[in-house]
Amino acid sequence: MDKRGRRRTLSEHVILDAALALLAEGGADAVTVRGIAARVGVAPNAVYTYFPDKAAVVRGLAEHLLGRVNHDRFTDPSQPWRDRVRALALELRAELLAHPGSVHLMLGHPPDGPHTRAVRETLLATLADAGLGPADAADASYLVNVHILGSVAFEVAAPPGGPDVGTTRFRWGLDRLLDGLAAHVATGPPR
Amino acid sequence: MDKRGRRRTLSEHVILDAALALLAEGGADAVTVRGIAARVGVAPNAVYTYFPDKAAVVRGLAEHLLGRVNHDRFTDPSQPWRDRVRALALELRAELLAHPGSVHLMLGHPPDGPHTRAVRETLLATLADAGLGPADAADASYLVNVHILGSVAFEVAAPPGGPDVGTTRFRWGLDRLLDGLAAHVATGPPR
DNA sequence: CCTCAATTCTGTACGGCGTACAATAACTGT
DNA sequence: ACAGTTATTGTACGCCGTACAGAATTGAGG
Repeated sequence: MDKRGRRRTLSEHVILDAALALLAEGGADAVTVRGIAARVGVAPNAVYTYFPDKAAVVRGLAEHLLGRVNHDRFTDPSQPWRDRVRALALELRAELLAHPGSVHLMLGHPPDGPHTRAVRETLLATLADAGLGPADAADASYLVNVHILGSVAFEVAAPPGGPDVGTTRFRWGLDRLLDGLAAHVATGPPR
Repeated sequence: MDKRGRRRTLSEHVILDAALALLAEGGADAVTVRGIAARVGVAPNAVYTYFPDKAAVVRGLAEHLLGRVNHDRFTDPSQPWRDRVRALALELRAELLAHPGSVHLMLGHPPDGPHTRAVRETLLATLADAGLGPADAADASYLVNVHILGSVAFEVAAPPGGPDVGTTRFRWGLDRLLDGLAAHVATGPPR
């Protein structure tokens, strides 16, 4: 393996870290190739050594965020499936909400890296534990994801009045949704 | 009222029409002030006579789209509330889906014009008919809106495999959700 | 009719964006 | 010492939103 060539001053990691910092400071619009480069003290196009284009950076950023949730906490089968889904949904929401603008990034460029898939599979497995068949579990997982991303998108776009009314609404909707899923399990697959 | 000044070659309406055409042709990224101006044969900054900035144009565009749904069709009290909510949700989804990119516009700049409010109030009234109290109806309306916008956003970002699997998933999720709402009505407000 | 104020649109310009292309600099194995 | 390899830079292009000043065109009042 050749180790020739100029010494690296950059890496995927520091680029994503800079992008994350910009996201935290100035929202989605602040995540810019030139901004990232400036923050790490490098020429703008140096970024293109590590990512083919900006969309790839953004996808990597979304992956980076998703990597922060510890899904092992939600796979404990001794806990009721409802509690596990609720906990996972709340955690994901919190993570997204902690970085305003990340939702638009994820909605604009849906990530599909290992972390993304891991989260999806955790959710899928939990719903299977609930008694849903594979097809229903897939639909249910989609439904929960839609609720999480949709809620956060709504919330950052138009922050509701009170301080925690966003959380309240999220929980309320999630509970109705889980009620519907539970009823579906009890009834069995549509006849 | 003074009617002096150069004759108008522009209007809010033709600007929004041009924006809509661009949205249909090239997605959200194609909606650009310069593109609109070029399409109507005018200098880019002429647009700023009618809108203070691009965000206002985009908000107007979202309003324009929402104005296309005829909510009177969904207020017929002889129909079951579930059917009415379903029909409204499907109609809104279809309208958004017909203009790829409109979701990101609405998610980025939430509109709040008369049409937007009208839709929201129709939905609210229908949910009140279902037997939900004012607070619950508001939460439920929020929930349904989240499901519609979230679903469409997901769908345009990552088109599912089959041709109508998007519609199927949307309906499936909506039905679980309505099940949950119906159960909440039967149970009564949380004790 | 003629002037003038009002209004719309144009000309021009600035700074910022993503990114393509060629040149350079810094390293390593021979 | 040299050649090969690679990360980074320099420069440039075409796009974007939009600010500012001025030209064009009109209706109203004398």
